[in-house]
Amino acid sequence: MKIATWNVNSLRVRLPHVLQFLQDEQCDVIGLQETKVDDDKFPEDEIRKLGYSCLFSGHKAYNGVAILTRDESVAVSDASFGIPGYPDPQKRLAAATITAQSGASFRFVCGYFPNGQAPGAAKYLYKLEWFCALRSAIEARLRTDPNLILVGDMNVAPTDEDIWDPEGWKGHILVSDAERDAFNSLIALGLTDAFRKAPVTEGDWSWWDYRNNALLRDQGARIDHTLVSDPLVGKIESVKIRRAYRELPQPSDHAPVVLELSL
DNA sequence: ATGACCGATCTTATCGGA
Repeated sequence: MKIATWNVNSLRVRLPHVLQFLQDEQCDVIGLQETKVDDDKFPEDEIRKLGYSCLFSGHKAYNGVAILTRDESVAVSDASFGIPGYPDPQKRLAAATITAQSGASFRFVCGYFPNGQAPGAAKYLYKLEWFCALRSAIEARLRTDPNLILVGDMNVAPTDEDIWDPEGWKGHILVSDAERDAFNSLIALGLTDAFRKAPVTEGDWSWWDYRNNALLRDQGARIDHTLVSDPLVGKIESVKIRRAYRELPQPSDHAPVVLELSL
């Protein structure tokens, strides 16, 4: 089972890259973030032609998430959007139950976590509140779906190992104590950062700023994550950050992250 | 650094991103 997460920063602009990714990687399930497209303009036809079904929840300009599933390898049921019990006009969460041909199934949750702007800002408080609401929802879901995979652009570099200049970034968004505490409160539900447990990994950072030649200087952060619940930890085979997609012309500022599980 | 780069819009300026 191959699962990917990718903040595409506008699906319409990045569609050629996404189609290339679908053909080259043959993932079974892909979570996309920052689609920035209204549902009635979602480029479903192009994606369907490659054998993928689409679930999406978006609006123009900001946010937006989608789940693409490979028709010949997985079945999809019980799709839902948004955090249960947390009304939010921003489209940041999509989920579905995925069943493999083997019969194995898991709840797949794709999130575009708030950026937060700066510690103390209103958007930062929203980020922490959003984390808290998500934690409650995941906690409840794990009771009925012990097999759960949460992926997405979480906008947190969990440790100093996950940012190119931890000293320079100290106190900044992505690395502040409150954000890391919020991330760890999710982990404490019984989730594991697959990148840190995988026997095989590729890459270090999943995001490089467009500015300042950050990619060339390899000034990045690992903020796009694949978290798996306890029963799935032993099935992690690899987590690979596909930097090559960040190196294409007119790229997203994020690279796709691919998790392989023996499912 | 009131900076950079990129995408989107109520587009030729501004906002949000991270």
